[in-house]
Amino acid sequence: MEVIDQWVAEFILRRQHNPRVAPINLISALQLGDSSDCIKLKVSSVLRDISNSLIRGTIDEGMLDLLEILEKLLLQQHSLLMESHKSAYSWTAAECTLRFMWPMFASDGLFTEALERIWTKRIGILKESGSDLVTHDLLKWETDFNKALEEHELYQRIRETNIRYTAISFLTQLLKEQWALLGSSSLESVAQRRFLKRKAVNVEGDVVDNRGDQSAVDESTRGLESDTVDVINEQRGEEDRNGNNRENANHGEGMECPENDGIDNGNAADEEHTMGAQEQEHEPSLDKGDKTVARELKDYLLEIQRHIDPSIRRGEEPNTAINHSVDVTPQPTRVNRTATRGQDHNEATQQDNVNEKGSDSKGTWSSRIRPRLPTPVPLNVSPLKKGGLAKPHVRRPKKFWTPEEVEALREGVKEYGKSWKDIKNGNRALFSERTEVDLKDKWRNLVGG
DNA sequence: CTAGGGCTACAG
DNA sequence: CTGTAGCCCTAG
Repeated sequence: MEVIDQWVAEFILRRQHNPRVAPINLISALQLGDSSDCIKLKVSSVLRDISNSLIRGTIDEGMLDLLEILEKLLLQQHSLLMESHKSAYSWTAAECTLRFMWPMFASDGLFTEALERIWTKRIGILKESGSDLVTHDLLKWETDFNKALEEHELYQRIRETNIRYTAISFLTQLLKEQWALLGSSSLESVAQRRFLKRKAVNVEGDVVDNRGDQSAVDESTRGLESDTVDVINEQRGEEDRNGNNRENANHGEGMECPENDGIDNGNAADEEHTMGAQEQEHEPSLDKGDKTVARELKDYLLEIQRHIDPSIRRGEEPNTAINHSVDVTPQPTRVNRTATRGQDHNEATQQDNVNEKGSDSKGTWSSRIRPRLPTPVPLNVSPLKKGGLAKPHVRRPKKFWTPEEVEALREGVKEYGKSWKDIKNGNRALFSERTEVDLKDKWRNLVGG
């Protein structure tokens, strides 16, 4: 596949609003091969589809298809399946079934057909293939649903459960993590690289060598980060004004485009260090094309910037938000976010009211627990502990993550999942100065959570 | 050991 | 003042 095709496809896929192109269609039209780049593209397209679905508020069996496809792709990449992926699958499957439970009695509607179609057939196939998507949780759902056929009471309880919310949470989580793994797009990398080069030239007399003058490179990339990122943000700002419901995306949690927020901001930029630094050294092949594309990209972004009220930045946001918007879409992440900050009750309960009253948040039936929903009260160590023996405790000096480390971390997560210990052991040399906790912390801000 | 909240330094 | 990155602390 031509490089330029790939860039264009990637651009379209990563772009936030593109109502015209269904990613899956785009991908099949392009006839991608199985090279790692192509797989990445395919993954992007699936993620984009999932994201689009969420924006529309659609959680249907198409979503199950997407999750299954994603699993296959990840398998080709030899990546570990994320927990969020598995959970998203089982809760989505449950949600798909739930939607056929609107009649009061199991026998009245299409519930039995749905059971047959989703659980017996679809998931039956998964079982046969030994898919990792078949989890304990999933099986538990299966038995619950089957039991519900007989036991009216169980049927009622499931019927009134807010499965959708959990499904959305997991799907959002999955998107975040996967976008984080993908890192930044080629175009962005090119822009970064170009910027680096220019910076390097400007610096002239000074050392330009990457290794020798770490700070110079850091500086330039940093400048670039804010540069590009701001522009992107503002671009989004504009789209908002044009009548879209964004808003929550500002926080990096809107499901509509995790890659632009949580990731492209902090981490993509971060990773761009990688590409920038590495590719700068060796790879003149694309140079000419690079320059053209990079220039156009930059011009485009500047153009947008010019149209935009400088006051619109990512910092200020929520006010106009929630009003319309599709379905439940925006809420879950907000809840998560606030929950993690310790005060969540309003949000959480409000959420529950959204599409049902009876929701069984205690998970009394079948011990399934809603993930991190109503985070209990925070609180806290006794003040004694703290005040008592103020041992200053020397902090380790702050050490910024190098692009190599970030890349290695990404790879590590791909390979081992969130086993920070394994990841560290997998690359002792590189991570010699990092603890497992460091890895975990870094990943946390990579995914923007 | 991991997850998640908190703290500190720093940049805008 | 706010957001971010890195590091610390603690519960489970």
